[in-house]
Amino acid sequence: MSGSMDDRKAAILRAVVDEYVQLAEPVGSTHISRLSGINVSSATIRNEMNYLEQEGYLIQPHTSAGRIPTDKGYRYYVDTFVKDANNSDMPEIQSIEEFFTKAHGALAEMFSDTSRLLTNLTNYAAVVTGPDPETVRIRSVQLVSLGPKRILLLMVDSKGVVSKKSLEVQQEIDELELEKVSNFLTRNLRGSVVGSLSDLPLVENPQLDNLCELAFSMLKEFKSENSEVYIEGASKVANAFDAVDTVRKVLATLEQHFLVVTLIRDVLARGRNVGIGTELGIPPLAECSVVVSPYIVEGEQVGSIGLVGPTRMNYPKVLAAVNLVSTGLGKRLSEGRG
Amino acid sequence: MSGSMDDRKAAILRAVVDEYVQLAEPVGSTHISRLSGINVSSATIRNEMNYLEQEGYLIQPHTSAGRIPTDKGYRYYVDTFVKDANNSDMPEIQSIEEFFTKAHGALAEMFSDTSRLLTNLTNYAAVVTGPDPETVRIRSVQLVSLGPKRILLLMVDSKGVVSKKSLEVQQEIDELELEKVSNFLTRNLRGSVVGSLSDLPLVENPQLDNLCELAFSMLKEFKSENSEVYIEGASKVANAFDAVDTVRKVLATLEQHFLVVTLIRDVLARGRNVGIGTELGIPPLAECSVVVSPYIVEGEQVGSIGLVGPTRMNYPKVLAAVNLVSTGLGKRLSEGRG
DNA sequence: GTTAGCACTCACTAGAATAGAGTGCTATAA
DNA sequence: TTATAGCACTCTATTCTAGTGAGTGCTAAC
Repeated sequence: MSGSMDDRKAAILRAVVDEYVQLAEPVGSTHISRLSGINVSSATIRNEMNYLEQEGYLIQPHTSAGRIPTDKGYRYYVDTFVKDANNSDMPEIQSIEEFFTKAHGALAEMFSDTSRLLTNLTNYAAVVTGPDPETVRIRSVQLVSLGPKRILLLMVDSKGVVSKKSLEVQQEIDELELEKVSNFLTRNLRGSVVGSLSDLPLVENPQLDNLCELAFSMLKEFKSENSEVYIEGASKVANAFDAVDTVRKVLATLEQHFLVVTLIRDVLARGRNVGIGTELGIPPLAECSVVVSPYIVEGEQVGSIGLVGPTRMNYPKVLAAVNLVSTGLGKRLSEGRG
Repeated sequence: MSGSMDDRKAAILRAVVDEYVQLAEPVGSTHISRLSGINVSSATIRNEMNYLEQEGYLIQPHTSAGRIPTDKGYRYYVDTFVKDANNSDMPEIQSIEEFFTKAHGALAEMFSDTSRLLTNLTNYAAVVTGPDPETVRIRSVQLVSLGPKRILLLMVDSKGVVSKKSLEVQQEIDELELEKVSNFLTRNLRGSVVGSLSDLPLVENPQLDNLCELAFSMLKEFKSENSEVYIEGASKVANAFDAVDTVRKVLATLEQHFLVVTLIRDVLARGRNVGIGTELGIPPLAECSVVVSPYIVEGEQVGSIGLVGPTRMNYPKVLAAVNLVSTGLGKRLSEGRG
């Protein structure tokens, strides 16, 4: 029981994680000793496991059971053994590339299809977040009449995402005037970052002041609304856990899209690609891990994709999948055949 | 054991359903006999239950257990006792009305908020389908430049829903030309039903033929895409069943939005508001019932709302909730303060 | 037609015995 | 000093056996 983590201890920890992920049962010392690559007796492994348990990397469900990894154990495993994603862990690499060469359609479909791709690859719930409003610029503003005093405000941004909001005005406004205001707003706001609209540009026609101002204040609201999320494969959490109670908690959490977005941002903000169990700071997700990766379009980070599964997941494979899909999506959107 | 369904048998069937819905356990003859309203001995009830079982309205999980309703039993119950929804079954009626007076925002939000309202009222999964493309008319068509050869096609329909699709063209087209085509298409197609676009209107400028034709064919595709679905509260099916396997099947089905829309349409097409278990014709939903109601805007049916829960649900309450929410939504959209 | 009485069925529960996996410790071997 | 074989010990999971009780169907009496 030497006093620090050495290569052999790490190898044993790694083996425990690998076996537990595969078998879903506590793994014992004899099981490990029979694996190729580790050539010491089960007794020796027991000693090392004892250390690993004392240090909090492993835990025993009960006295006479094998060990399972703790969150700390998974963390060590991920940091040490899957630091750089390896595409050989993802045999479906061709089908991923094929997906992105064939993909077409509007951006929203693109995102939800990507989310579906990821959930199919991994069998866990997948998340794709749309463009972050902080990085998005206005491309066009349109006002469309919906009725006598109702107007629909449309904004198309630099990523091709359309935001809309309908609004009501005091007095009737004819199509021609709407067109004028549309053109005016488009001309003046084109290129502005949605997230940081502050000063109203000069108005040319005082008669349309009100409408212009109204539309402008509405545009500012898009800032907060704009973070779209595409979650697919939520049903798969029912496969990942056998406690129906856990399933319920996780599903309920996934339905709170805002929470999920925040979660993903937090993981990335900590400079990580993986968040494990209690690290996430969300009690209902204590048994879940999250794997995330931003995707980059034309050099700038636009959004991110993520995956939510049980802590007991195949990290090498999932990390490879998430990385492949995020770079695929980034490239695809950069080409922009959309 | 008289040979046909009489009032007493029906009353017993009703009691069995009511009690089973509440207790989630097979109900026995003694239990029923102790209920107020039925003043016969348990032996008599046993005789009647025997008949009800022979006729397929009830079933015994095993020999020495009470009875639970079959799908046929629920069907009789619904047709006979909850034919007309009664608002007294839905005490939250005020909060529903309040919701619709306060509701605001874009149509998409309106639908998803409505879906969330319904799921909160009933604790089951709620579905709201957007306007049916068959009844929707074009209000405006816009082409917006997204890049040198990429164009975004926007269509606003009579319900204020925006459909979009990006497309690629052979040669660069400047903003002025786009505006021309936009105006041309809007002028000529305004009022057309999206679901039945067939003949391309006359083109004024042969130079823009291609773009016009392309845009027109894209518009036709909106027909099939256009049925938006808003499903909320899917996580609640994890509460409704305790077999994790059932949860999995139901969730996976709910994720196939197309299937859900078809399901709702089918129930309505049969002239019903309720579809029960195997009636639905979808094996994974064999233990589910669906309660639906169309909502009507300015006199015409626009879409429908629905609810998916276990066959063992409180039909009076759920029917009341669905009806209240659908009329509320219809009224709200008719006022159209959107 | 209704009901009391009764024998019967069968899921569910508790308790006891058993088997087996896995551990920690100790003494020995390298 | 380090690794290993051996062994006693612990504790879950399984299997078995009653035993309990809810609920039924049937029959005979009202």
